Amino acid sequence: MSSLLTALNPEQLEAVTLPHQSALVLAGAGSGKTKVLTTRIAYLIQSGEVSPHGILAVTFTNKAAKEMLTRIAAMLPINTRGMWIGTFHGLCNRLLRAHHQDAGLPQTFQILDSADQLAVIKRILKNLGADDEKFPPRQVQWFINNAKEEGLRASQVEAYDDYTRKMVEFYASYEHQCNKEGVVDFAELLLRSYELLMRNEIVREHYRSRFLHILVDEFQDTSRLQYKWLRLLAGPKTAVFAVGDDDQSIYAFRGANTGNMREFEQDFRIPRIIKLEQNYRSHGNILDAANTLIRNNNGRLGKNLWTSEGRGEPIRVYNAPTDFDEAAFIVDEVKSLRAEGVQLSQIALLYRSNAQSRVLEHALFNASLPYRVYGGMRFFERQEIKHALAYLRMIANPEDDNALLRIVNFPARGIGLRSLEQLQDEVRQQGGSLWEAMLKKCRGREPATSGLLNKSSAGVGENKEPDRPRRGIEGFVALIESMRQVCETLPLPEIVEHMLEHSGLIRHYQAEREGADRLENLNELVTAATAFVHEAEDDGLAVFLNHASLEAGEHQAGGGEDALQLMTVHSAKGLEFHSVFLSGLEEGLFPHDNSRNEAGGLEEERRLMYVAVTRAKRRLYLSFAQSRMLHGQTRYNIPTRFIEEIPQGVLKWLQPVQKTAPWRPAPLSPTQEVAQRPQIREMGVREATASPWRVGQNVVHAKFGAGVIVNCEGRGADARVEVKFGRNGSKWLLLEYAKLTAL
DNA sequence: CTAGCTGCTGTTTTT
DNA sequence: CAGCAGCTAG
Repeated sequence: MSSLLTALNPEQLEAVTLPHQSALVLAGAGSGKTKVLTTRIAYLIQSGEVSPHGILAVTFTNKAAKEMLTRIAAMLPINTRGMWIGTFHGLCNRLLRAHHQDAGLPQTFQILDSADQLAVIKRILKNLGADDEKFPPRQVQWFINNAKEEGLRASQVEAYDDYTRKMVEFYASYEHQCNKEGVVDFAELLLRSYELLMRNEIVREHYRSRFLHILVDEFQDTSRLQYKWLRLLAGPKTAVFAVGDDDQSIYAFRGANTGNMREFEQDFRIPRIIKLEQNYRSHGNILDAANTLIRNNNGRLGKNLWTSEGRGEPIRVYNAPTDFDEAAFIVDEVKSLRAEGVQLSQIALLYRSNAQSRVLEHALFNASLPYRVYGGMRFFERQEIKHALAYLRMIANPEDDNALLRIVNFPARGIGLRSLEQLQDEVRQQGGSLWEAMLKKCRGREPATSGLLNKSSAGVGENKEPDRPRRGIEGFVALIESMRQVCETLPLPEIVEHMLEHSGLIRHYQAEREGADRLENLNELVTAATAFVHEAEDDGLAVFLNHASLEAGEHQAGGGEDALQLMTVHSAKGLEFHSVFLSGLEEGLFPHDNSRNEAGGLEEERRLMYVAVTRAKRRLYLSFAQSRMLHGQTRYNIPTRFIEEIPQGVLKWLQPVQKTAPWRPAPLSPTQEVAQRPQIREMGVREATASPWRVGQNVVHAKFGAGVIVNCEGRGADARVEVKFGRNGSKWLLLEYAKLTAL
């Protein structure tokens, strides 16, 4: 027992050994938060306070859940399977699956990821003949998810205007469609299980008396609905142990509500917040930067990280002319770090948005540096995998219209829009699923078909000639029916193999020029299925499909090699690295332009920056580029304000700002310039080539601060430039009066 | 019905 | 610079 506790500092020890009561732990970055959580669980079990059965722990990512399980397993010789440890979504899934009848769901209900959800919505909008100018599918999706997050069903949303009424109509229709198909989206997982607990006293009391301890990781990221879910699940005898850090709340955009921490304090009568402020991760300079930066935010619970380590190295700042140069710089530095003996896997390249990884990847590839990109297009989100999963879904449940539509004509088998519209009309009039309509059609018109199909499906096991793909609706129906029949008795990996072979997916991608990667991914799917069978307790097809929706990002090929880690700042949360490169630190990118309009947007961006900075243990690089290719055109940006918010004493500018910068040729060609601002024509451009005031030039204005020239016009006394300032937007300035300084 | 083209648009972060 | 919707020629 004591061995568990020896390595803890006084605050950690207090948190871990707290008696049976609810508690709120404010745990700064790198303060041993996961250690406290896992040690607490181990301590509770080892002291006999509770059995593994009585513990529920909830995290935000699958990665974190896995990490927690691994650490607990290392501390205690127990079977972790009985413990409920997972993400909110994962646990809700588990709950709904166990009580699917009470929740009004089919046993094999499937989960829609956001792309699937969008597809369903698009379909519905089309069906209802909605004006997609006025009602973009994405907005409808947003509306629905928001309503669910508020705990509202379509019938409960109050609509006082036509627009909202229309939205509610779509929502109702969407609800209906999902129920019919037996599918649930992410928000539905939460809402459904919330409603289940709310309405079903027996279920609720069962879990309330079962879970004596509920532990919540990243509590600052819980949404309103998640919090209500927790409050419902916690019985009078349940101790809720919440660990969070308001400064690391970076998911407000999807409903996270820091206010939950305050509310929790009151609802659960927390006498005193335990603060963990000693940081075991980073050196002093890095912590200084983080502390000073985050002090610019208001309404914090308040916390200051400190370390017993020294100041360490300064934070390196690099000012690159272009994104391309920035990437080259990073590659050089990575190489010398490697030469110093730093493992590549201990180096992270972080960026604000996924699109930024391209330049970096390009440079790394050319330098033959192995790297691994997290996030972005995930394995289970790739189109070939989605196609394959759709076939599997049809095998599990052919009523799944969404899956059917995805693959009914992929690979192409001669089922066009016309026949599909016919079917959909039929469904609209007579109800039922597309699949049923198809069956009716085949059976009704050509009773002979089903006889034929039975014969051919009997021969499937023989693997004769790789059967020629049958075309038309009959062919499709025969294919799915034969797959369903054959797969009834097969183990999961063989189901996948059989499906890949007979669906024609393999054949299709073999014929495609760029299909090699896709084939490899499809093979990888078989591997994933095999791995799943070994790990999961229930290895049925339906459960595997759920796993695929919920853990879209977990499965990444090529994990073993020592490689650089590329990811967004969001996905870096909770991780740490010897060295961190933070690139693209430009106004507009980080803080992102879109956060300007949102309430609290800037503060969330700052917290994001805080998270990024605190990932570094020893060395931190901050870099920005004066010009960057984005969405197909060159953009000019000034450095992020966040760099100014860091004490300059801890920074070391690697390429000091040059007063006499060597002039680069203006990246905009005259034709582009004309296309953008036809009224100024050659004039501005010619002028620009002759004077130091040219597009892309960084300048400082006495009143408006730092900016960058984005346009030139006129000459002599009339010469004007358009300057984009970070905080004050863009302004046209007369060069004669505006005292600009070139940087 | 299919494939291939054009032209348009939308762009943050994720379970 | 995507990815996608819509159109057109086979």
